[in-house]
Amino acid sequence: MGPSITRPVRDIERPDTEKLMKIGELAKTAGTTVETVRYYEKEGLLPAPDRGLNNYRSYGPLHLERLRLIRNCRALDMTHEEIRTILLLADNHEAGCGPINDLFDAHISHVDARIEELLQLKSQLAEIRRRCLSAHPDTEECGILHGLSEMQVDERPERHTHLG
Amino acid sequence: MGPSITRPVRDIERPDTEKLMKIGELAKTAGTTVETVRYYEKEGLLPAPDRGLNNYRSYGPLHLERLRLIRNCRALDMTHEEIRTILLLADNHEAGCGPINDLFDAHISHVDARIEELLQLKSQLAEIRRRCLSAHPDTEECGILHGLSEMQVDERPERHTHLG
DNA sequence: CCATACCCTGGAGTTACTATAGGGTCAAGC
DNA sequence: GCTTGACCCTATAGTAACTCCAGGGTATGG
Repeated sequence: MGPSITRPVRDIERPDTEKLMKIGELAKTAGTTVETVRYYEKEGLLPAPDRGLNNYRSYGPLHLERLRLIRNCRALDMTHEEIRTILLLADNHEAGCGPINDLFDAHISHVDARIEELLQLKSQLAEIRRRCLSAHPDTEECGILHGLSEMQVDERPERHTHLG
Repeated sequence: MGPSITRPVRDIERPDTEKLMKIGELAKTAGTTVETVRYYEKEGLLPAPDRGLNNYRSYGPLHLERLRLIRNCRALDMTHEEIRTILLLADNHEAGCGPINDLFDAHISHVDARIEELLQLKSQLAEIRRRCLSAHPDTEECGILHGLSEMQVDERPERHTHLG
């Protein structure tokens, strides 16, 4: 890639008004760390920026915008794979919002499924916990330990979500 | 009166002493896989059993009970670290149920915290999703993309839970 | 000239497994 | 006796999304 000799349709860089920054400032502005930024570059989520003479990365506002988008998607617990898809759809938006909406809906249902799982988990935990309200010194009578050994856990159901 | 005085009781089940099994049967009985069992041994969660002449692992009922306990804790989304603690407290139960109760309560509050996070997440997702109800072809007007870039994410401070 | 605060690359560590590769053992069937 | 298949063994690498070094280079203020 790199700049073309013929004039590009839309300018990517306008040095007069550009605010260029090094990786530390970029990271801080986007509320993340230097390591994470470099990691996103290695992962291909954030395009590799130009380098200065000292080999330092030099970022412009477009990088910042994209990094913010990535971080926000991560804050919404999307995977890198989902984010990659969103970025692709965003760069190539002729398809309209349909695909992005679909991805969003799928992700929302992941979140829903995980909430369901955790609620079920919580009620199991609460039930086992209730068994050990009274003080007693003997292992044999410990309701929690008993519960944990005896509990019939229906086989770990398959994940409907990538959320932990 | 019977055919023999020294009855070979051992042909029938004697749960206290010897129901020995190889790793495959143990894993299947506990509802997990051979690889996972070996992994738990390497992690020190499940004690290394005796080996037969063929170097096969040979498990007894106590191993099964402990493996079930481990799997049940995992089904409750406890970490290996938490499980290690529970096993220690179970083996050394003079301390009574207090510490186990504490661990349980802590874990329940992890689950609670994660549920809270996910509910918040869901409402954020729903709000962004609402921005793209109408069909429009232009990236500039795409509310989702706009939202994802502009959103001020104050979340992502520290984890209150080990749950993903 | 020196301290310090940045920047660089490359690689290892994290969690709880899962999935190979490359071999050994055992019982049944031909 | 030989083969097939189902088991078993070890050891290593891969997963997700970072995080944290080690071991260097560079920029700046006193």
